[in-house]
Amino acid sequence: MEPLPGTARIADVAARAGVGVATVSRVLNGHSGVRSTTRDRVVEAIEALNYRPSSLARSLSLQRTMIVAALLPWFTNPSAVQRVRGIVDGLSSSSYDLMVFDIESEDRQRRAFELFDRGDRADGLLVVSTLPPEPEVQRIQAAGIPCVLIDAVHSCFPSIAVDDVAGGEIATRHLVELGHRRVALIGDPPPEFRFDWSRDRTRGYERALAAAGIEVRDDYVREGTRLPHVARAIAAELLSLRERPTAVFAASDTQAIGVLEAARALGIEVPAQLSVVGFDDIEVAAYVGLTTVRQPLVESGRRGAQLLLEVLARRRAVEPLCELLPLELVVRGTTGPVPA
Amino acid sequence: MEPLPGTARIADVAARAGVGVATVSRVLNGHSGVRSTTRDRVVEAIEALNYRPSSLARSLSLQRTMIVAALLPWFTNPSAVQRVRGIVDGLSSSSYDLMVFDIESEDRQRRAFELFDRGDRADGLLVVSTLPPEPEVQRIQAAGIPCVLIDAVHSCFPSIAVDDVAGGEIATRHLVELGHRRVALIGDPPPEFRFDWSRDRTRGYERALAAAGIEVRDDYVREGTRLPHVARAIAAELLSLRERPTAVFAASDTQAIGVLEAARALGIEVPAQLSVVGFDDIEVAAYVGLTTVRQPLVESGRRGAQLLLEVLARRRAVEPLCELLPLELVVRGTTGPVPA
DNA sequence: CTACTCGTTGGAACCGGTTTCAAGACAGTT
DNA sequence: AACTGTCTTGAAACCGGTTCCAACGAGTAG
Repeated sequence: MEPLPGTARIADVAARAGVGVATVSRVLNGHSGVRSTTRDRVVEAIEALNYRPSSLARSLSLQRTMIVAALLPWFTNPSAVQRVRGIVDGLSSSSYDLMVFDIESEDRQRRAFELFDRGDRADGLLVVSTLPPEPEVQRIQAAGIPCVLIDAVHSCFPSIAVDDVAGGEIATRHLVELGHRRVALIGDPPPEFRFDWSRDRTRGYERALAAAGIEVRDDYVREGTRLPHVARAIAAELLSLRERPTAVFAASDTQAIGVLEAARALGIEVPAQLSVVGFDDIEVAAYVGLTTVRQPLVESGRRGAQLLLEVLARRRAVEPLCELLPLELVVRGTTGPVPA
Repeated sequence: MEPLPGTARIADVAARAGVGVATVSRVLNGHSGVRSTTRDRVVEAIEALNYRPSSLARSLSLQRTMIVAALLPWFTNPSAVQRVRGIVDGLSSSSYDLMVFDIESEDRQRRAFELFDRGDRADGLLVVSTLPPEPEVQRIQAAGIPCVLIDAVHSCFPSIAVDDVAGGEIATRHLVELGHRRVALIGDPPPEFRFDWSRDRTRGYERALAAAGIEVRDDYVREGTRLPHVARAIAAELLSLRERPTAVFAASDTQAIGVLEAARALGIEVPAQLSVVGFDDIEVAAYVGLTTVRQPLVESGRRGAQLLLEVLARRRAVEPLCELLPLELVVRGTTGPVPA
């Protein structure tokens, strides 16, 4: 009995064409050494059955998927989206397809590595803004899966990153040079499983203040997630202090925008009464005129993808280098001289 | 000889534990009916070898992946990102994982369906802002893969969409009611393979003009892709016409923003000299104060995901219904009365 | 006429899991 | 001691492809 169209297996095609499965496979993959009359019979059978090989079975047999997986926490974040855009661009000239996997929770992170750490669902891994748990690192290396880190650094893998300490310093120094001495900071909470760039930016902040002879005040250093309303609430607290800061360095643009919103709600004028610096230079930053430290988000994705393709091409492992991308202060309208 | 850690197969575990592969499989999947001393030996072997089952082989055997695939053209577009956000949210309570696949080119679209139309790489499909080619529709149905369309309508699948004709009408009527009679439109070019919502919004535009007794002028109706610079160039042309339009309806917010940029470059004041209405209400729209027709982007993703989960749960196919989400005019600062 | 080569071809092993099914071990009954 | 039922267990079939290798037929050289 013939199978339903669209459900045929290679054996069905072989049966209908009166040949063996090996021959069908040869035709499918364009191997030479098939008599043209035989090939025609096979092609006819394939079309009659509306047959398409199972890519899953094919991958299992070939031990190859022609897929690259990108693992990101909260991949709908503006900065993550930019990175993905770069990855898409970096892979576009290759014959690899990209599959994007969100790992917003610890549970999903576990699942993600369950799917990918054996290398059977993807030939290469791009891990963005996260560090793989140590057991996974070992498994990935044992299985020999090419893996590149973006916006995270690990001694076992090639990484694309920025110098977060320097970034925090650039932002803070800008404020100090404008005359600010009451400079607050809003950072991310210590991450459960993510790469701790926030700590480094905080260190840069501290270093810049130290260089200017300004003491770090505990009540000026706050932490909160990137969720808009959280950042807004924290900023509101900060701006309600008796001795209100005259400037805020937010460790990400999304948080900086929360600060701007809080300021507007409190009737505090920016930049006349309050200066705000962000980090990342996401698209919205230009629209709201946010002064920020630009990191090349798109470029980081593109470069990571390129690096991965190189590792995939020559099968020898590229040594675990760490490529730092340049940072740049972009001065827009949210920073100004300290109020008199 | 023992395999490298992280490369072990189930047979290796079985051999080390001195049991059969069936027993290892039972332990892995938590089946009852394994003597606890045996189970312990198996667990010990699994840990010693740092074993993890191949999810690919598992899927092949089980004919099930616990993965939902979302296929989107240009998934880094702001509106697409919002939809993905909704999808993530809609799936978060389930045990399905999401894999996102970009299909920006016709080639990638073909690849995408090659991977997914047999249902072996994913248990369910969310096709966003695209129509599957007709042969794929047949294959998907033959293979019985649950599939839900978002922002596209097809008689064979459940769909989540908006009434684009009504949307175009709402936007245009708003302009007409402000007194505008020279109303231009910037739409998308007829899509190669995408869902043609732009045509419907244009139809709504025409209908609203007709209702007001205004004739449609060919030179006021333009087409261009969503790329920022393309929209800007088209807008610049439009705003340089001898008889310049006093209002522009852009069929998407990204294009509307291009219009705003062109106007600023030409020194045309918005809304004093030019009114602009967009469509979608992406996040940036609020920041630039764009008047627009809001469609529930996040909600469309969430609802699509929910629908798909229902189809996946009770295996009977849900009838191909079309669920329309509500549209809403959001008046901000880019529209005003016609200049005297 | 035999032997050897070359071009085609299909059977079977393999990729790495799950599951059926029959059989072995063991305790409880009669 | 023989019989029955329950609990464990592993060999083998299966998921759907790819590919090694042996075999087969035709053509040609010796």
